[in-house]
Amino acid sequence: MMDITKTEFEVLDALWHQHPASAADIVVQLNIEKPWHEKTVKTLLSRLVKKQAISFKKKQRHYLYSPLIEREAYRIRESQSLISRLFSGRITPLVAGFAKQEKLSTQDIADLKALIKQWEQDNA
Amino acid sequence: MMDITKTEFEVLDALWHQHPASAADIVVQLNIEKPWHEKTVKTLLSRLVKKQAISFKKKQRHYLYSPLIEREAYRIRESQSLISRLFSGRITPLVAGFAKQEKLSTQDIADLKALIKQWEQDNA
DNA sequence: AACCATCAATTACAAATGTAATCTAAATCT
DNA sequence: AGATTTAGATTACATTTGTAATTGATGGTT
Repeated sequence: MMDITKTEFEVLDALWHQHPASAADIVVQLNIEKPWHEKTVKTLLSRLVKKQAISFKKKQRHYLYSPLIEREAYRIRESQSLISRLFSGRITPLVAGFAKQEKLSTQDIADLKALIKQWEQDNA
Repeated sequence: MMDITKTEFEVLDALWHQHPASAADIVVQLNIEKPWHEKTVKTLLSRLVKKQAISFKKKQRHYLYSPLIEREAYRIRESQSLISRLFSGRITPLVAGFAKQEKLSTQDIADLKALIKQWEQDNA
């Protein structure tokens, strides 16, 4: 699977938020955050199509784009890649790092507990 | 802070394992995994120096390199970047993804529990 | 002292990336 | 219908990245 660059990712991410979407839709959505030229966004859309990360279908004169890579699949791929490169494949040290940085909220802790409980039920 | 590319990262990672280290040391260490030409590795070392990710001191005729970016700092930066880009800044969904993918071991669960207990003590 | 081996520095060069402008064909307006 | 606008396709071009080769300097060898 081809690499998706940082700028391409922003476009894909916009498509996850809203799809199918025309190039113009995406331009509008992205311009909330990024001052990207319309031509630039269109180039990125083309490159994503070539990389088979998104697809389009014609609607009259213009295209409607949709993601081919699902957000969840992408998340999993990227998380596992990061965790294997930086943490020898173990997730706990990552969470521990967050804890040490005071980045865990009460809500996070509650969520983690729920998650653990669920895991224990499933693996009983 | 400048971006560190994938190949540069491998060199930096080798330096985290062993430093200070000469270019030759790094070449040897990297060649366990990657069939990279010595010249290539030296280019990467130079680029990392220019990016201020590593430093060197002369020892006679050759250089001894050391990381300037610490592994822990890099881990934190990268983790937070991924979590903010992909998970709206919350770590639990990442862990939940692992759980769903059956990537959590009994050991991981035990570690997480310990971590939570520690957090609760610290935040009592 | 002259030569050779070995570093690091400099240069090379194709592919990928970021950032568009130009071209072309179809739709819309007058 | 002809002119104009507009969408996507094609082309552009500087920078970064991956992957080295060449050059120049320095220390060891004969």
